[in-house]
Amino acid sequence: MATERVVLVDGTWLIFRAYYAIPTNFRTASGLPTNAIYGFANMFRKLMSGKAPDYLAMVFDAPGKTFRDVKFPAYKAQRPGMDDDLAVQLPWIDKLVTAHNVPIIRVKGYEADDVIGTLARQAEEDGMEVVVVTADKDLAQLVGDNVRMMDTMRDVVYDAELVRKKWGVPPHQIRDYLALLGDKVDNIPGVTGIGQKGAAGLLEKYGSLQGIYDNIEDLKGKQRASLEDQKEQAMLSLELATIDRYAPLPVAIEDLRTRMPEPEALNALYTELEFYSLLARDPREQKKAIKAGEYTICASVAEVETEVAALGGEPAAVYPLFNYADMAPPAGGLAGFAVASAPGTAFYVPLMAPEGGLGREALDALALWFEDPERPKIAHCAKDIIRELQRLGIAFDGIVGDTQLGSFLVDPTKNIPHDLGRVAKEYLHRATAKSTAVTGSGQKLKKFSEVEAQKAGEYACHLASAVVEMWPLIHEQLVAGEQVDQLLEREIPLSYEIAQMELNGILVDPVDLDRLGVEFRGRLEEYEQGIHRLAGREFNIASTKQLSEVLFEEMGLPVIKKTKTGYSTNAEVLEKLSAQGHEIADLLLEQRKLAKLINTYTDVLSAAAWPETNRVHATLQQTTGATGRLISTDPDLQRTPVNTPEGQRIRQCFIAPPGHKLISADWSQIELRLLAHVTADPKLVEAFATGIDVHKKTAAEIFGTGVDEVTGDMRKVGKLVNFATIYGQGATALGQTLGIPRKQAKAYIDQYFAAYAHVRAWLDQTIANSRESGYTHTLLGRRRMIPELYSKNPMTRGYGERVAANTPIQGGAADICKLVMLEIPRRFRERKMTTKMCLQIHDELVFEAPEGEVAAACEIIRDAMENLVPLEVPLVVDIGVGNNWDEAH
DNA sequence: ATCGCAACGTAC
DNA sequence: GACGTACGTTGCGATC
Repeated sequence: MATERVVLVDGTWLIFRAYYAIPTNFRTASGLPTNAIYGFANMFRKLMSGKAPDYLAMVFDAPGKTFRDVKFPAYKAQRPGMDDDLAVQLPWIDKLVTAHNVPIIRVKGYEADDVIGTLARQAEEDGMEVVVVTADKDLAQLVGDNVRMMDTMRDVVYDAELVRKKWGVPPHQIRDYLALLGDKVDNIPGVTGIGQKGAAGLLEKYGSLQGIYDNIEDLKGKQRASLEDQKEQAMLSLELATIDRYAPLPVAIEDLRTRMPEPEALNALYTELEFYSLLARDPREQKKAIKAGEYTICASVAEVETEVAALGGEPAAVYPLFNYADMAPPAGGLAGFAVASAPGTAFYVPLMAPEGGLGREALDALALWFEDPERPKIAHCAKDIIRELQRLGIAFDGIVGDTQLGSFLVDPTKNIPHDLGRVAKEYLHRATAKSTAVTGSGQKLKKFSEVEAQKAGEYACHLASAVVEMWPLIHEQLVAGEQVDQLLEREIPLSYEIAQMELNGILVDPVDLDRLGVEFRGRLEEYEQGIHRLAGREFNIASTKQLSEVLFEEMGLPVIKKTKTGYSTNAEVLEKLSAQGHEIADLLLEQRKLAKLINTYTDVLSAAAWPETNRVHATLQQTTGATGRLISTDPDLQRTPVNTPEGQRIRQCFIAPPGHKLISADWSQIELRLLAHVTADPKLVEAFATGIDVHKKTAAEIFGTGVDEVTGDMRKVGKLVNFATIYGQGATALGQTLGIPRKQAKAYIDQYFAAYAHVRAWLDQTIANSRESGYTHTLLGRRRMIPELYSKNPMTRGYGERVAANTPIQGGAADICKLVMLEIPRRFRERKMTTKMCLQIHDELVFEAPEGEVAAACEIIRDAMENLVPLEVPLVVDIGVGNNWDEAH
């Protein structure tokens, strides 16, 4: 039989360690600090993650005097009173330990150390292995062959060797060490004049405190004097530091045998304390959660009609089950809908199910409700529902709430990715069912339409129920932050426009894409052969590991830069190698470029285009960009290349259908104009008001010349310095991008702020305000919380400050663009035009217009973009029209 | 087989 | 180390 294991937890140590190691802003929504409790919960998790201990005890100091206090009244007298934030957590810790079915031991007159020491001795004598959960150096004296010490806060396990490494003396000398050194926290006096090094040195030579005094004649000077003068104190200290391994105990080891925790009590506690990550670990809990509530799985269209008719005037939540892999119209993508009118009350309409769904007829019954603007609805990402219903010719109207948008607006960088699971944990303090519990995963993954209606329906109802339950909670937060009128009431209508853009997609020319792919591939192969030839062997060029072996080990090229794991081979490094005349670097740069274009663009776009229509339908994420920007994924069309000739060739593959044109409209320097607007800097405002080139203007200010004397190179500097301001870039980084010394870059930055004094003032003020309020905000009131501003780490804090300053600018531009995206299609509809909005690339909008509408569309687009949101400086838009995106841009 | 991370590169 | 916001691809080691 394997050796039995005893775990003895120094509860008193853990209380303080957890409390001081985890910040006190670790709290429940209601404000109860839970950092110390969490330390305990986490410790249990760690203890149980491997093989569970055979015996387990939680040991605390007992209240009242101990034998040490009697001997030395000053002992521990210095300890300050316990913080209220900690005291309030103690009863919870007791509850948590009890729920784990772990005995709590307190022995009157003894400290936890003595109890642990005694239990450890007994266990060792019984031939068991002992683990003491602590990192208290007092207890390190217990460590030996069968006793180890475990710091669960730092994941360190101390054996004798590690104790010696950490404190400089082996375990059996710890008490002598403490006697010499003293302990400020416990008010053990020690011997003044003897430090860590001295104590360790003396003990190494003489073995123990007694040994030192036996050989005191050997010692000289101050050290000897201190020791002689304070002998009595040293001996007392030794006594105080010595753990009593024969304390009278009310329990024996056998009483500590581990028992199963109480799952219900534990889950109730985790829920109450909002330790969701711990809660989610229990699969039994998840199963139960799906079943909870009274859910109706409709079996007939008549039943759907009855349920729909019963929906009252209160907002009801819709939760759709999509077959994401199969979204082709007419009804391929929708397995069914759940509708929850109240928490726990929901019905499910199976449109497609293995036993036969209710199909279009049921959908039409639901549509009566979907399309009624007077009957309020809530969803989690209404945009997806709008889009999928729109495919089937059904409107989704009367949306009054969206829990995903709400969560995003409350705090865009919390609960990422704002999926239902995360948001429900935040607001309902519980885990929700995972889709994989219903659909399976991996090879056995089923579509929702392949899952029995009962099972799929319970799952969908469970989630619809969560949505209807948490909307009031989220709404409350939005009201408190004054974000309802300004933001929610714009984001929801925007969901309609985005859904439409996703449906619109953009036409690509697959033949041209393929042609381009073949051309790029041909060139790629040439480069690859050249690279292999110069390397002297074949290898995987795409593997940076293999590549760096070839370049820096086999070929012996100079290492320019290192990465976390090896040698860097990035473009910057290759450029330098190329400048030194290494031909392989040139080939690699070209090879990289072509591989990137093929893998990320030509091939991907070909694959993304729908058959039949040749249109690419990207998703525009509304709750991803922390500043409020929209984000394109699947594919990411916002990163379509533009600068190189190859990039232009790719953009030429985005085309207008016959009889149509693409219109591309982009704002000229919208972020810098916004900077001028918010800072009201006279020079910056004037530059934009008079229409002079702002990069030239900045260059002129930096170099102290007239605007007319600015050369092309100088303008480049001005441009980069302008961007540096927006991003909060420092001198080092600017120097690097400009390829100039740090010092000179710093001079540019100083000169910039000297010229544009209001910009500096605004940055400082914005950061100060954010520190005050905890968040930064844009001109529409979009908020972003910045906890980093309070970090002790200067780097983290610096990041927070840059975020505080950058978000109003980047997010403000996003706000403006969103307003415009609401307005332009509205005007098109007003005039019964059919021009489609297809893409948004942050400061650029791309439209597809019938040739007859191009002039009118351009007029509308320009007017909305330039005039809808008036600023202190004019907004200027460049518009282009063409048969493809490259031509239009 | 699947996941997560590192490195890299692209856009605004 | 020192530049804000992002996504996607490949390779690779860890994990199931």
